[in-house]
Amino acid sequence: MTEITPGFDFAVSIDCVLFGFDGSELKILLIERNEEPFKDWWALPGNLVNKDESVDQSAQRILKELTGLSDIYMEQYYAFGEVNRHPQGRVISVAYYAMLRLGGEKPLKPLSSYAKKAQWINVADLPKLAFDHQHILNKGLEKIKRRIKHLPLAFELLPEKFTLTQVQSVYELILGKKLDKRNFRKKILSFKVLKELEEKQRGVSFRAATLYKFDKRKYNKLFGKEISF
Amino acid sequence: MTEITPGFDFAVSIDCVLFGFDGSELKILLIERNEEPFKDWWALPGNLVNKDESVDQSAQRILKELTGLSDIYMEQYYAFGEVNRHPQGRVISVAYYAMLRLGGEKPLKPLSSYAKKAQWINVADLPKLAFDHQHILNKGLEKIKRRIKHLPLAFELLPEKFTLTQVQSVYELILGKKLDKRNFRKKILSFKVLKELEEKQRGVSFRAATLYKFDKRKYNKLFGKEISF
DNA sequence: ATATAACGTGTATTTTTTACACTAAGTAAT
DNA sequence: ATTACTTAGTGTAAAAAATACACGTTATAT
Repeated sequence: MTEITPGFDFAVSIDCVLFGFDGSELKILLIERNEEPFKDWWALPGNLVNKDESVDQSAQRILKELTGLSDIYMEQYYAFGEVNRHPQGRVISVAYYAMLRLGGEKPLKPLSSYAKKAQWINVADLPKLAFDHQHILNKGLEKIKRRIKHLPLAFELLPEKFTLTQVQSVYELILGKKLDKRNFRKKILSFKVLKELEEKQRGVSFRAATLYKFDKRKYNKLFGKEISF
Repeated sequence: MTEITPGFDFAVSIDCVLFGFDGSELKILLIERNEEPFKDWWALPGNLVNKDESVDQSAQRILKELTGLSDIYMEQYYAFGEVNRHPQGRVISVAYYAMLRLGGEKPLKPLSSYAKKAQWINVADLPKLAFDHQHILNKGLEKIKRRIKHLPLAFELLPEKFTLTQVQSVYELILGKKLDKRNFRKKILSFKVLKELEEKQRGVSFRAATLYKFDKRKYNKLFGKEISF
């Protein structure tokens, strides 16, 4: 495969679908473009892969450039390769998703010049997107729906300490449906990857819930086994 | 994302992991390379994506060029993008898998010049592969293991009419373990995608088994629901 | 007729999933 | 301090699914 000479005229880009959870809403990071094509449109954060970096490395770099975050677990989920997906040339885009906890503290840091701003936007309330980004995003959503059913991914969206009700909210938001509280707790606790803390929520109106921590050691053992929600 | 000018110096290739089942063994289609690099090595069939075709179209074209087959369900499963995966330039490879029934009749048709020959080789008995193809193949195998647990894909490997024992063999080969005959039959029949025929096997020593057909209509309805083996 | 080898079938047990509703605890207001 | 309010937290019974397990049946070959 791969004769040399011809064919070396494609570009490869990364697009990131960054899911964020602020404690109540599921959000996605979008940028507002400052350049043609699609100037002033919202788009997924992404950029071209450099010649001297792997696509995985590139995804990490781009994530960092756009959010200041590093060491986030990102997973590649699909390569988009329609002929006319980019109006200025043949660009294959490799899509990654990541899940992030959002806190007030998180500053949306260094925006490359091609973006006017970056913003976390509620999935329930998305604008029209540039390129085929709506399609890329839809496929990312499908993907995490499938994955969250089998692996307890939700914890990447949650703060270090969280309540079971918060975990359930994440599941309900991603799966798009209500779950039974007692059954959900039975199930999620049965995996034994949550450690109950002595601590309770503070500063809430009404009864404070017990806080839990995610036990990464046990989680890693679980990996490989598939589970169902 | 994607400034123009720089970056348009990548190539994109397709590599296909074609699983085949001849009634008893699980095989993979390999070619023997006739060109540098890796001249005389075995490799996955693949080729460069053309400028005027999508990666999906390209995968179909390449499959056809190498096997003469068309209208095969192929699924993209990963993009491989390490910097030095190809010694002659920066090539991103998008991998697809497909599952094919093998019969004596199947001629391994038109081999492009870059291949000395193409051959179905037992998965249990693979040679050393060119490039990162062993890695690509491993990931493909993992993928179908996971998928076959959730969807009755196995039928793509089987002839039009088949016995339940053959279906079970396919599952056992892919999953790499023995399954209980009665439980397997209970499960596979419970999906109601198999139609029992009046017909029995012919030309076998010993008792002939009942033949079944795959009901594609019902299968398509099932799609979307996930199931477990 | 007999031996052979694969076919085809059932049940009991355990595990998992589902459905379903109330009391307890803490906060806020009066 | 009483009351009203809101969320936390818990158990059980029924149904469904998964598992473990063994033998009589049938077509073929000799």
